Amino acid sequence: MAEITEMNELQTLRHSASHVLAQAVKRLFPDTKLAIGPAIDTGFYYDFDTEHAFTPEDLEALEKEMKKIAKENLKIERFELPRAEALELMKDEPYKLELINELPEDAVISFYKQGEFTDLCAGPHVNYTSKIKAYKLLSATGAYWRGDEHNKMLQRIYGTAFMTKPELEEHLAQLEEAKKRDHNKLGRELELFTTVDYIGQGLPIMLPKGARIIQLLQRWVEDEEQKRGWQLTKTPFMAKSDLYKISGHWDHYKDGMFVLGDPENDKEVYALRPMTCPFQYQAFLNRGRSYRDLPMRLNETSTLFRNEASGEMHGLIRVRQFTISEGHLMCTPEQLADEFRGCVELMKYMLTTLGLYEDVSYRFSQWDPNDREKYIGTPEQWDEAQGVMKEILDDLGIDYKIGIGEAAFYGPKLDVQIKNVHGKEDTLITIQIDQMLAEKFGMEYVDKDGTKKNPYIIHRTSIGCYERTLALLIEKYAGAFPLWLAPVQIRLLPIADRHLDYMYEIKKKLEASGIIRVEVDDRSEKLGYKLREAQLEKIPYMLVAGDKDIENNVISVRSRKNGDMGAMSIDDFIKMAKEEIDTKKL
RNA sequence: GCUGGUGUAGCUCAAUUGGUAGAGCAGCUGAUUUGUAAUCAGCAGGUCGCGGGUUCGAGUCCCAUCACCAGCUCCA
Repeated sequence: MAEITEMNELQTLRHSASHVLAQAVKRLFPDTKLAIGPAIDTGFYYDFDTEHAFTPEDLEALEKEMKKIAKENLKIERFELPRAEALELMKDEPYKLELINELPEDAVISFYKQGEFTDLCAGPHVNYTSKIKAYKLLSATGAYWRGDEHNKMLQRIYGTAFMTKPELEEHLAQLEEAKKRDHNKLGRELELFTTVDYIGQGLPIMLPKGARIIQLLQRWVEDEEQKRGWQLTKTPFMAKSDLYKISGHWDHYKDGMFVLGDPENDKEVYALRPMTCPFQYQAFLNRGRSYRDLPMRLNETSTLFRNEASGEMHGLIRVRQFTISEGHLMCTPEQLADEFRGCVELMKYMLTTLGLYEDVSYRFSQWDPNDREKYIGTPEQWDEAQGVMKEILDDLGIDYKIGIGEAAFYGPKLDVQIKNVHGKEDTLITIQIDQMLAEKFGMEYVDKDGTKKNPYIIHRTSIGCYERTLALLIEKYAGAFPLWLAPVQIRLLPIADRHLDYMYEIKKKLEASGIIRVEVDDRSEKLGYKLREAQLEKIPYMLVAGDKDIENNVISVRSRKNGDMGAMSIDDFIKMAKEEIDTKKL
């Protein structure tokens, strides 16, 4: 209870801080019209309509003005007005008028007033502006009125506020720390990937170390899927528009596709694939199917192309070409629940092994019945698919939140969500139920009773797309990957040149044992044994050898995790390391 | 796509009011042989994101464009 009260107090304080910000904006930029200014998880924001775009200098000036308002110690008072008077009071604030007009007939219309500033607001608020003392304005950016891109873009100012200054300082320090883990910076520094301006947006180059990690993940995923009864397919990266017309992509997803050719004039137009579904279905359609063929589990390490809008790309998290562990599972209605559970278990196993499972949350993504344009199928079909999925999710005891309008155009999804270092949430993994595309593609099986039926299809990924998963792994481990994934597992450091030969021998022994991502530092004497911190921190093991070690036929082991582990024989080290690799220890 | 910001050596950053690009680290060469963040000396490294324009003269001003970053919208 105490925690909840504390949270509410903080939310109240932040909400009040947004009002103080709005008051400061009104003082310095009187022509500004007010939109809304709520508290959020990490602070608060306020949206303003003004021709003036706020600069970093403006933010400083506004902070000063906020300080002044706090000093004035204005009393924050609530009052209520009948609708007509409320509209009169807000007659110069078009956004507030819009909000008032949308309130239900019997709604109480309340305002909060502090000094010369009054805002339409349900509250609650702190009682005096002097309570707002630990705050910081963080950024100014654009945001659409009511989050709709068809509306006017307003100027949003983000800030944060805390009860005390030390708490604020700590939060700001955390933000700085988070930036150091940012995969987009760290991944480039560690030479995992890079981008090139003349290749284009959202088309990263995986450098040897990054490619290595993805290769390791991919081999692991494909093997694990095979163990669980999935069969690998390899299907084309592109197809004629005919295919996408059957699947519905041409009507519902064309803006997101790279189309090769001119649909107006060319006889035949191709498009790069944005999803694998319609390709992989052809494996099912290859011949007639009976219930004996089901469940049919098809997986593919599938490279996809999506023509994302230019402002959407972000490091490895949002790209235009990516490779996903994609799969489609055809089954009977009776098999659906068990097969869905199998997909969930595979996903859980993957994320648990990677250490990411503790960071994810579930979203049950449903269609938006008010936005029929976006979806194929009838309301009855959607009700059925979502009903089936809900039953399965509840039966599995999955704790989800519902996302209206987040479904795929052909069916509902269980999305596994994760936040990046900036707190922004993305879908890492998705498992979907689809009963519409089977019909569109004429996918049928002969059941026991001799009748033809459409199978249920589960679309799923097991580890997500490799680029995005790598991004989250970089941030999770701050670039210090577990031994089994580390692009450089072991670095060998001779004390002096005369110890180099010994090191190359050690390297051969390691390689013979299957530990192959090993580097000999043949310049350690030039570096004066002083290696960059980045190397020391990111590489799981450093093996050092000098005269004494060679004499005793041992190596001195320094572990990233356990520090100095003393001297041991190379065989003992190999045994220890292999155990760590084989168990995929985190 | 929209709002704002940023592009100078591999990295971090300099360059007066427009006057022809500089430092540290990294790299290379040599010396040093030292148990883990900084040994010494020397060398090399840049069409100042790309393209126009203004000007006697542009890294500095203007236009356009590409990329990167934060946010909005969209999405795996």
